[in-house]
Amino acid sequence: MNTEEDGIVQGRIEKLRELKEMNIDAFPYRWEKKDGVKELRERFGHLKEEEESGYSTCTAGRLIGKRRQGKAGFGNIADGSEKIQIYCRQDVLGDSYEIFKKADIGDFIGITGNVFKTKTGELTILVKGFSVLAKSLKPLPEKWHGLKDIELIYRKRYLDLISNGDSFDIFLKRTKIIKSIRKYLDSKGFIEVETPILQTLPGGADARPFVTHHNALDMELYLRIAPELYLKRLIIGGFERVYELNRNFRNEGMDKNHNPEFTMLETYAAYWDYNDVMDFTEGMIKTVVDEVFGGTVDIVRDGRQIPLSFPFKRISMLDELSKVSGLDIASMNEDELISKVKELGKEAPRSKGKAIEKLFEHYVEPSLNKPVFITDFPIESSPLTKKHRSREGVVERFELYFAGMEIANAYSELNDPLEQKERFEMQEALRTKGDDEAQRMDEDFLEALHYGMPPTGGLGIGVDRLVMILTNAKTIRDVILFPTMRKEAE
RNA sequence: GGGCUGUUAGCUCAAUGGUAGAGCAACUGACUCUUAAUCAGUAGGUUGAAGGUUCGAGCCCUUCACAGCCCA
Repeated sequence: MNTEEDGIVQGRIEKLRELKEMNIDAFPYRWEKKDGVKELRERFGHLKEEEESGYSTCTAGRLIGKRRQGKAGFGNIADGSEKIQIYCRQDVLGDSYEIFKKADIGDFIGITGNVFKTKTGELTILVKGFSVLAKSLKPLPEKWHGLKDIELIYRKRYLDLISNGDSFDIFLKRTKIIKSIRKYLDSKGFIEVETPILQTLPGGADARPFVTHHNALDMELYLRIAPELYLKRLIIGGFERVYELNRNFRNEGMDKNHNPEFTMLETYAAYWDYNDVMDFTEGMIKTVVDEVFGGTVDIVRDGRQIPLSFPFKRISMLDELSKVSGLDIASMNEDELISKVKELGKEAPRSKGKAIEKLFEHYVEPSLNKPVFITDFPIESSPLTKKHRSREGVVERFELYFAGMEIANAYSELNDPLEQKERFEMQEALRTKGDDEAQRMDEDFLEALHYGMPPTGGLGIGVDRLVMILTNAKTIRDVILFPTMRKEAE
């Protein structure tokens, strides 16, 4: 649509001209906003009907409703997800009443006036001064139904935030969750670091990377799929506890749980093993629930209530898979496991480890309701993880599941350089067999390991997914402000 | 990648193959405690795009674009 040809836009441009004739700047430079609407509500919510506070406020917000009645009128202004009523009277405002009459829904306005309650008990500001702070030229989405068009919600998030309070609150919660996580990490002595997003060799996860090109150096660079190998270099360098709240990029499919760019928290602590990391992860989530949600949060997934009780259950992947499927997984060889997956009508996995994970996804994941730590993954699909101290064929790794969704992934980090070399070689072999998600030999990281890395517990948490769980969002797009979209048609 | 569904006014939605409508928003007027204000009136459309079938297409067919859901 051509903005300039729209009738409503033309009408509002005409109003701009009229304001200019009245010597009014519809786009002034600043406004001294004394009170927020939230504070006004907290402070004067207790007033009785028709009671006046005697308090003179100065506030601002977007005009979202207007009900004129001749020589007086009501309106509502929105300040974040809070709103408050304003009452404008010609006998109070005098000439400024004309400005109120010309105001459109969507305009930013600044007002001064006295706080009181109407006879129907609505907290209201009797307006003494009315100023336009920014004229809105396009009409907002419909006031009652809000913005429903899912495509518009994602493409024009600002309209979603203006008209859908629930959405606004989810993103507010998201920042509070992240703030609470940082506070917890600080309290445990972690320091926040930044490592390269542009990497010469993508590592630390099984995923296809985005490839880009550096002109001056004339070389390929990859957007990171994980910061893991750099954070471990910092543990080698002597930082004992580090974390990075990082944006990762994976060139893969998109669905309810996947966006090509997503936010991950990775933490590494020297001298810890994965048992320590489980305690630490529980502590983090408990802190977030306490600080952001007042200690309890109702989690509902697919219509089911998910109880949140600490500590979380810890179950072994192979034990649980054998139990639920009735198969004796430990005694099955690679071919048997792979053909079992094929029997289920799924694509043939490329390794024993992947086969076990597929079977786990099929048999166990749907029944995982409560938060649970799944421990001890197959060695083939965990090349950066220490072998289990007492069990054959598995590594010291866990994933945290909420309602069947993977939230976190953590290891006792492999720190034996010679074994790490062998594991990379195993991955290279898988890559040669056509697994383009297999990890790559990283000689520079191997060299770093040769200098010695202390025993280390590492953790990755999918921040978007954690926010989804805690806010009952149905798709990852509801917790990412600007999710990846195909380019709009001309 | 496959299947299904959707795309109509700024927004939310209607419309047996037969003159594209409503509510909100907008515009004009009335109204000094309204709150989805009310009342009277006005205006607003290349029905996602391009073809096709038909006397006649928002509706049927084909292709394309974008989106959603399910499956892989």
